[in-house]
Amino acid sequence: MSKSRNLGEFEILVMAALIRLGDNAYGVTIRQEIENRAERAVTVGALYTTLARLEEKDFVASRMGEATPERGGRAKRYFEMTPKGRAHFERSVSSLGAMLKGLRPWPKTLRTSA
Amino acid sequence: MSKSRNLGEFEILVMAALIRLGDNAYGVTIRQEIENRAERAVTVGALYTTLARLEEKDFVASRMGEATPERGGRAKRYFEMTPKGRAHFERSVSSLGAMLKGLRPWPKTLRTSA
DNA sequence: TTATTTATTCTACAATATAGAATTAATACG
DNA sequence: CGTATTAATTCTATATTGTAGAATAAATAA
Repeated sequence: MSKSRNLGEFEILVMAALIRLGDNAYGVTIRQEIENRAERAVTVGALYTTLARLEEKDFVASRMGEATPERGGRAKRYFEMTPKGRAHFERSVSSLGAMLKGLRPWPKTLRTSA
Repeated sequence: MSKSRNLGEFEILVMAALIRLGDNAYGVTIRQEIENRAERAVTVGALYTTLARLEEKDFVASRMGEATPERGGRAKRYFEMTPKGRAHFERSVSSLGAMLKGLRPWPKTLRTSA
């Protein structure tokens, strides 16, 4: 049992993707979500390694998808955040938000909402 | 010359502190700014190590402060972001912002502005 | 049983994060 | 001058996170 630390930058992106994807979050969709939204390259190794570590820390949980996906290919492993994971996620995001709040000049894409 | 990667989570907090502090950014004030705003512990070693790495990457620049600080103690080393550092900072923050934008439920402290 | 498709797992190495003791440098004062 | 006090930085070591891409696995189709 390792000491609980803050989430890393990539871990935050992955956790955010889990929330966005809901019950459709598995390796391929998580990767697409981050590449498309964050406009940032994500290698498969980086993603699965990070997901495995988050699961070890009990920040996410996974379940294997149903068989017979109608078109070949290995079964999907779906991921979701645990309550513990969400608590850490919100703490990390709060810290970032507090430090970034009100900074100008600022890229428009950063503003989270009205 | 190492390959340019994304900023780490702590690096982002430090860079944000630099912007917030303007020309009064040095070790002690940077540390206070992060501890107070982000509500997150920061050890001196962690901070200076990170600042040194950011400087190696030419993301920040430093200069020694004037002598005679009127009340003893070693000279301060002031830090500021370089244009290169700012570009990387904005890219990292954009990625985070894009992934976090619109997520609910959300801690109130995250909303950056109106 | 072989090919095709889809997805995950494995292995290794690089960079960032973290801690706190040690050190340095300036002023104050007998 | 020499020593104490104060303020700040530097040093050293280890743990965790980030990154890559080849290898493997598992399902369907022919």
